[in-house]
Amino acid sequence: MTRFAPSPTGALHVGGARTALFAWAFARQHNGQFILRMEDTDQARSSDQAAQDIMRDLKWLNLDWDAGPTYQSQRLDIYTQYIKQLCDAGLAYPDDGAVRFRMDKHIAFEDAVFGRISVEAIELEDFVIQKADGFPTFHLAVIVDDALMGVTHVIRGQEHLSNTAKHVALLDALGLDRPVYAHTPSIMNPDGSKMSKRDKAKVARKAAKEADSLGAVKVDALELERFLDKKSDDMTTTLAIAEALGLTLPEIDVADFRDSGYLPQALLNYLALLGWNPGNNVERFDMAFLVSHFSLDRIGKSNAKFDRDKLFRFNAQAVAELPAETFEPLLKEHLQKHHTAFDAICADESKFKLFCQAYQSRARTLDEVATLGQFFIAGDDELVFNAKAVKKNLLKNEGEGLSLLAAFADELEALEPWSGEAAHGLIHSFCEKREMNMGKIAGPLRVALTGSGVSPDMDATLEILGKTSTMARIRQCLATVKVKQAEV
RNA sequence: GGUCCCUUCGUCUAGCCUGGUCUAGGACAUCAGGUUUUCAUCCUGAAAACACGGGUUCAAAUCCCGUAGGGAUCACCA
Repeated sequence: MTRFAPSPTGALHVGGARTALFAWAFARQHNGQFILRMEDTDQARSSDQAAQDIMRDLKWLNLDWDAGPTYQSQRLDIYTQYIKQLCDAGLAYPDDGAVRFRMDKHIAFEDAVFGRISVEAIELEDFVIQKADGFPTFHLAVIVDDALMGVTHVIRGQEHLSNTAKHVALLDALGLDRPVYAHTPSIMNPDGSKMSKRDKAKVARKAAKEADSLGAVKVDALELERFLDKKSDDMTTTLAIAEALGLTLPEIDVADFRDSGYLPQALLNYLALLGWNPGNNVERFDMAFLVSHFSLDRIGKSNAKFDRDKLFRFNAQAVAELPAETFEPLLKEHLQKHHTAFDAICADESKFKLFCQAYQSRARTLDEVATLGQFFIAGDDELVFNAKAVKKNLLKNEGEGLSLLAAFADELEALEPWSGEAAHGLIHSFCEKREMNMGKIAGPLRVALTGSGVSPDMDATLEILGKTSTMARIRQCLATVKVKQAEV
């Protein structure tokens, strides 16, 4: 029996997700139960919205729980009983409305990851187990719940390693069994700082301070000032600044990765590998593999830096491995949610199919498709021709590319019916006649249609773009570049 | 600062427990080449690490001690 016990004070971030993943995998491996518990004993900071969001994200990751969610705020009477028991036994005492537990023993415990940990009693002061508002503290609630719910293995973040001495002392005082503890190392930023939701605020603050004007930021001036003075890391302010300045915030929360077009299986695979590995050089695996191979003693002891490049790679491969019939609806959903400018392409079934084929191996995330495919949805007269690409593909060798493009345009104009296949045939024969390779015409064409030297395969590009747009762009290009050529 | 913990390529790590098979393996990133109508994919190859100093031993990445660096915690937050 394992559990994931987040405090619903914010979104589920990757560190929490990894903890949940390990606890989930361990339970599944042993045919045990994985339970979800909301540790909402902080009345001021907990919110139902956060609890809902955490569950939504766990579901997205396919980390299904067998019991819960239970809310600690609804179990107050239970904690009160145990607190009373400790007081009656003289092991705890009132202090200014709160209740403190006496820490007077040397504590040692075994951690499944870190080994034997021992702490001298003098290092720990008597600590609060019940706050003045009547709520138990985390320390009391967590051990009571774990014991009562039958949790056998507590898998949680390393920041709790030092707290564990307190937990063990409480457990012993109440005569409750100790679970097996396994603490996972932290996930850090590349610069070594701890990866946290505050990183978003940091980025926003830095950008805001460098910005010329903050007039566009729709936030109360006083709050904005507090934010800039580092007196607040408010998320609403962070988001408002990001929006006003067109800022891209670092992905920290599971939801951020979803919105950026990462696949849950890739994120999970990467997260699992951050601090754990099967020991046989296998890195790409699915959750079935993790469930069968997972073990606590293969969790590393040192903190790990979150490597976005590697995650990118994992995600790119996960995207590429998707069957087309899975990728298509997934991409469509993402574009419809985040990039409505692609609605027209999404609506045309056959074009969208080609579009998907074109980008499945090219985009590392679903979101990148929108960036890479931007030229498809640009207005025919809005293309900006990249000077370098124009020079290389059109102007070089006394405008060879330009003349070829003009000649090819005439043949293309006559192409009927319009299709990628037909266009491919045309390109082929056009090149054969001139005894040249296909790059000679594909290059100039590419510049005319995209403004740059990069596009998916020419035939797919032509079909998705359609005859009208294609011809309009070629004409536009010929006209624009000829002017430029005359100037030179 | 006290206490607890950690330290292998730039990064994630295998190896460490049970010293020799480690001229330290894999992955991401980087660089070079190949395939390709561009890009991406794909394929091949290269460069790249045992934090430092002592000790134990015939032999140390592996065991012991110390130093340095990093992290966590020391809340009526979890």
